[in-house]
Amino acid sequence: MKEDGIGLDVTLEVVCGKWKGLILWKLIHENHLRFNELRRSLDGNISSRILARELKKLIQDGLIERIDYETVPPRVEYRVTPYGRTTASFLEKMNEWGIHHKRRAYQQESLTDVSNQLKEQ
Amino acid sequence: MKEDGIGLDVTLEVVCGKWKGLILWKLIHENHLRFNELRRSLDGNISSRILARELKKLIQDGLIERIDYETVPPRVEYRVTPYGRTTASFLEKMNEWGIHHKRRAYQQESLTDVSNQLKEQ
DNA sequence: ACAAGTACTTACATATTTGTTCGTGTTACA
DNA sequence: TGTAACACGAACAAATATGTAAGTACTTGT
Repeated sequence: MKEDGIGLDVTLEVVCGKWKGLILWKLIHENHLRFNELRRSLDGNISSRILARELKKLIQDGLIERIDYETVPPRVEYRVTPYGRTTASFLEKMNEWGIHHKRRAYQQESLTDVSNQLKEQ
Repeated sequence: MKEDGIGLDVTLEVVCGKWKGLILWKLIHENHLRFNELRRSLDGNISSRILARELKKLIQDGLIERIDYETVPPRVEYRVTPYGRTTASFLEKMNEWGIHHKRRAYQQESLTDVSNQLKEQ
């Protein structure tokens, strides 16, 4: 009971930011993707520079791996490692919660819209 | 199968950053804390400015609430809302994973330490 | 009388993250 | 012949996150 927060901080480091969690999620669900495939599949269009950097971090943490077919023109694939796949344990839960939260936020919004309309009269 | 990433992004927004997840975690496990109590209980000593701002965001999302006793000197308590408590579903998993990841990272480190020592000879 | 604590806020400074643009050498396709 | 795709990397700019120092008006304890 006294030392209960010791794990959360590193998980936040690994998965946080605007993209890393989403990249991981994509790769878990698609198995293997090429650089630009991955890029296009992420909403909001991540820039190539950012994607390259985030991929490096994930590789360093051992969550994904880079497979270079050494052809010309280049062909490189990214896929989750078995270890990386263990992150699904919390990513799934985060995704579920997010869906509920979105729904909830939407309802709140409609409520305040109504009350604002009432005020304006 | 086609629309599978729709929840994760908002969860990342809500919980990400260096502190919000940890604050939530603390309040879930301690029930209620005063401003400076909470501040001191977070490792690395968060500044009061940052803490105040993060608390506001969490309140806006409906995850925690602020109880002002309106005394002088001031006494204010923060606690999770029932809704905020639902985040425990993924926070617990994230914490577990983090603990494993720390242990793993430590082992990797010892391995590279050894190989570096071998190289240096 | 004086220091310390309460829950912050304001002004300012720095650090980190994220983005934009341009470029590489080669090949496939129109 | 020209264009697009490939997987990035470098230089630079903007946005966001985080931190530091000081101050508020009041009370409690020494």
